[in-house]
Amino acid sequence: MRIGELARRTGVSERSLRYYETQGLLPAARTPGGHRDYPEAAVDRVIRIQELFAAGLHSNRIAQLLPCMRDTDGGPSAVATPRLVEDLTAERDRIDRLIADLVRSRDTLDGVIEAARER
Amino acid sequence: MRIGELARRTGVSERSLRYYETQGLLPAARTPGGHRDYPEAAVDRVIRIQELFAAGLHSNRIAQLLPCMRDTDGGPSAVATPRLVEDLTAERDRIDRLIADLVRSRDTLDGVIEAARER
DNA sequence: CTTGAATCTGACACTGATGTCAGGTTCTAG
DNA sequence: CTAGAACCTGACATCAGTGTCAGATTCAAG
Repeated sequence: MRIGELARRTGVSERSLRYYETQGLLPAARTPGGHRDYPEAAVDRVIRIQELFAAGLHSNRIAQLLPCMRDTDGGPSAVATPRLVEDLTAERDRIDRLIADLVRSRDTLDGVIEAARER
Repeated sequence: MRIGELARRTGVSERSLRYYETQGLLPAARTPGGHRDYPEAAVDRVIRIQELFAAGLHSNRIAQLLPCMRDTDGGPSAVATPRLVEDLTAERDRIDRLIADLVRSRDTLDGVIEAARER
């Protein structure tokens, strides 16, 4: 599929999809004329990438991580090096702390919303 | 207490504390010479502010929210306007979705880490 | 009083994903 | 063949919190 359709189906802008390619996150075949041509699996991959961005990972980290993930199409997945495992564990712990923060903030908001509703 | 101590006790840089003041998040009394003088409750407040920043709220939103929060010192808390409640509810829902994303990303990382550990 | 640590203001830089625009090329339906 | 939609590259802008530096002032201990 082409970039417009991929953008529509994922809700990610064409600009971002091109950026992902420059960062090595989303390789794209090319038509003879130079237009990007994505496989069906790109939809899932873009959604994964977006999730990881939302989790605060940077593109270079995602680029290291993606080859180690089992794709839905069941491609061969690499194994993380010890160094990468160490980094990913740190990310994991950071995300854990972030989730805890978010839950506290959500509770804070709920408290204020509820207090206003009771009036 | 002064800014250096507050920074040390909260882990937030002096630069950020001054920024919070300009944004109306953290009022500070002044010594005769112009140095900031914070009350003890500032420690908790800074931590709250950091949590809210981590949750993706912007400083203007936090500025609206803070007066409506019950402080630990039990000061009088304002009540959110309907417009603000609407905005905060949107923030709350966004945070909910973000938490779901984070959990998925954490699971992804755990999968890769575990796969490497099994080798 | 002196001295060194702490603080002040103001300004500029940075980050990194994304928005946007310009000017040109490719694709596809009629 | 042709018109219009879709796509290409490259460049510059944005956001908002934070880092950092310079030069001046204040504070506190000897």
